[in-house]
Amino acid sequence: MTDGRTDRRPAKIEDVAREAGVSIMSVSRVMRGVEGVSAKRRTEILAIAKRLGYAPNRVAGSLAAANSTLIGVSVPTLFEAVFAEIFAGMRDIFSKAGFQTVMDTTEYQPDRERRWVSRMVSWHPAGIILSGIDHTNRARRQLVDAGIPTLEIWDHTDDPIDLCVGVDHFAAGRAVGRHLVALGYRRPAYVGIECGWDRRAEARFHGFCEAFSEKGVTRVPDFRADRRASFESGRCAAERALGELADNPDVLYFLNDHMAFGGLMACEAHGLDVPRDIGIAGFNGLNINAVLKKPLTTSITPRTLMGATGARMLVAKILGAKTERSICMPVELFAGETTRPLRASSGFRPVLDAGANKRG
Amino acid sequence: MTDGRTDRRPAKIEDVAREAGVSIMSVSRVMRGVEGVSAKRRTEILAIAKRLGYAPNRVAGSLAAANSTLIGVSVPTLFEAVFAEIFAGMRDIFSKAGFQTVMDTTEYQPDRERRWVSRMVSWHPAGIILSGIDHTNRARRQLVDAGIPTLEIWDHTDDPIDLCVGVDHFAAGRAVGRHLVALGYRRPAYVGIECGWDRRAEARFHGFCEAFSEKGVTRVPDFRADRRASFESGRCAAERALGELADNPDVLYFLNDHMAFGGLMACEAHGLDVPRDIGIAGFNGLNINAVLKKPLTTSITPRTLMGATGARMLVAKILGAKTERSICMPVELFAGETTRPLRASSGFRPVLDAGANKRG
DNA sequence: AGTGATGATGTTATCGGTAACATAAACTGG
DNA sequence: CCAGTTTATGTTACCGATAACATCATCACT
Repeated sequence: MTDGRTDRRPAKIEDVAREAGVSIMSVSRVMRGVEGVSAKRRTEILAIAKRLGYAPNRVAGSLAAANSTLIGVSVPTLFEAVFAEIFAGMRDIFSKAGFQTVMDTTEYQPDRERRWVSRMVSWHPAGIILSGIDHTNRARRQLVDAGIPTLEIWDHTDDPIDLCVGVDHFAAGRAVGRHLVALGYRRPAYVGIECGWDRRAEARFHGFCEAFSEKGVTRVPDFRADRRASFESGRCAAERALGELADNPDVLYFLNDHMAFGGLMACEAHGLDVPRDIGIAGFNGLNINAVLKKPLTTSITPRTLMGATGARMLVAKILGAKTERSICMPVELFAGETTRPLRASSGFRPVLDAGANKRG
Repeated sequence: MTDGRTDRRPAKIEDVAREAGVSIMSVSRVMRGVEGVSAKRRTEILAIAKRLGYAPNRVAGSLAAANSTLIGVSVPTLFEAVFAEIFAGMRDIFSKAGFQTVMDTTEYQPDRERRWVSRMVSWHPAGIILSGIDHTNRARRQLVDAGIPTLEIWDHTDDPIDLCVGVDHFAAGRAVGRHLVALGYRRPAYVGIECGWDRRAEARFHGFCEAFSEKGVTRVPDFRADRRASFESGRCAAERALGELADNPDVLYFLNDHMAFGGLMACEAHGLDVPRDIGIAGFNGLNINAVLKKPLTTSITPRTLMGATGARMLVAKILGAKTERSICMPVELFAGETTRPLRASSGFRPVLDAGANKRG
């Protein structure tokens, strides 16, 4: 590379301007694709910029223009495919709109989220995305004060910090509960992770309980293993559920499909036939379902669509366009083969669109 | 909040300095935790900063100090748990060292990676992480020119752009092949995704073939479905493998454990008993193995450790400390129950540490 | 040719900090 | 008690760009 420079310092706008014999403003205009430079100059400048390997310094640019193309994204974990899928949905939109995503995980710890928000805000990003609707007050206030467009995703509330798109987890859990009630189950148990780690899961559990209490089943025993929802923790907790319960449950509702699959393995290891001896239901419509002989009964959430929708809303807000403030997306109940089939006599049909029927 | 400000503009360093009756340098020092401010002043300034909700502008700070706490991370996809786990391993180290990660996915498209590098470089990040060792020349050159510490992760080479930590995929595939050879398999087939999407997987396939060619098996038929390695694509491709092959394979080597599990389901659906009628091997040591009645034969890769190690190397390099340039990590062969058990007579033991024995 | 509109180009101030140097204040020891 | 040092604080220049405004050339039209 004999480009005339002797030093290894990366080229800056001034170098390009000097080389081209123009002012730095012309270079700036060309690099940003702004009008007001003759076609001849433009090509000259572009050629020189390329030759010098000039890349505009976005840090300086952002400071001067008081704008940014950074979008901060906070997710609890990437081990749940849910968030990977939501992220995939967003990524596409953002990338097309010219934004970059700065991502980090909080491991379900509110305080970690708070500190992340703090650090993030100081980068003056164009927007911020948080998972769920439970945040520390300090994080909330900081975002509002800084005036940064904020999207809350995955959970749903009518009163978001700014924008929100998600599903109603309480209603989703209740829909599953009602479905199981309709199938005749009366001795349910819930299998999840330790309390306090996943508020959405707890909301589903409560919705689930409500459905059964409507039928007079007032207590739903719950079993918890670990902090992380995995195949393995599902198996462990399910084993405990099968061993400990005096009157055996007739159906297990799991925090998600990962745990449900682990639980399914546990049941089979116990010599139980699913769904003859016990029913199993999960959550999320994990793609493992596509290959199982007996697909899991589960709730299908629109993860990718949710990510894309949220991203569109946020971009609209950033660009000053009008957009909806809060969207509650439907959850589709999938009646798999890990719960007993519908009795022919009953007129019951699976409850679709759990989200449409809001709690409260 | 009656903090004396009437406007909604976020506080800047000048506001704090004025309010405290000191110069902005004192505030700057306090906020950065630099020495040279009396304890009394320090507490005063911190109190005022807190009251005004002052958060230093990192964009301005980075520009002035010509440093950054941003680390760019590029992964092909988040749908493979591999990258989520590598990322988790890194995240921890970076977060402790005070760096933020800017992540994006390339969908296995080199050109997308190139454009991402371009955009990223203009943020002058402290470091950059790329997945794999195959990159466009332009991306390579740009990183070298900009002098940004770069880590290549997951694949391994002795001649990295800058730093590298990964596993030897060729050797890993060969180790599996030799293991299967030792178990007496002679009619192998490979099941993966379309060529050109995952170079690491192809390297494993070639290593696998080499192992069999050592035993005179010169052709290993391969079956490919889809661009994405999923449970479902594994099932589809395996079905094709079972249906199309004139002389049926006695063992199937899958691109990863996801596909292997899908394949296992396909085999069972075909009425085949695994491992009696056919063997199955995967790659990665996915955690589904912990709950399966017959755990998959697979290769366990140290994903989290790899992420952490890579992050440490990169941090060291950024801080100017000495660090190894390239690390090849071991892959552990796991002899599961989806391949036939070892014949008692043979003195064979599973081949460990596939990575130690480098190709070429 | 004169005049206002239009488009191309340059000048100046500024974005919000930090580095390096300068200066004032406090301390130390003989 | 004063030079010599250390510690605290302030001043100035600059990081690499952009916004807003100023200037100059060009052009159409009367």
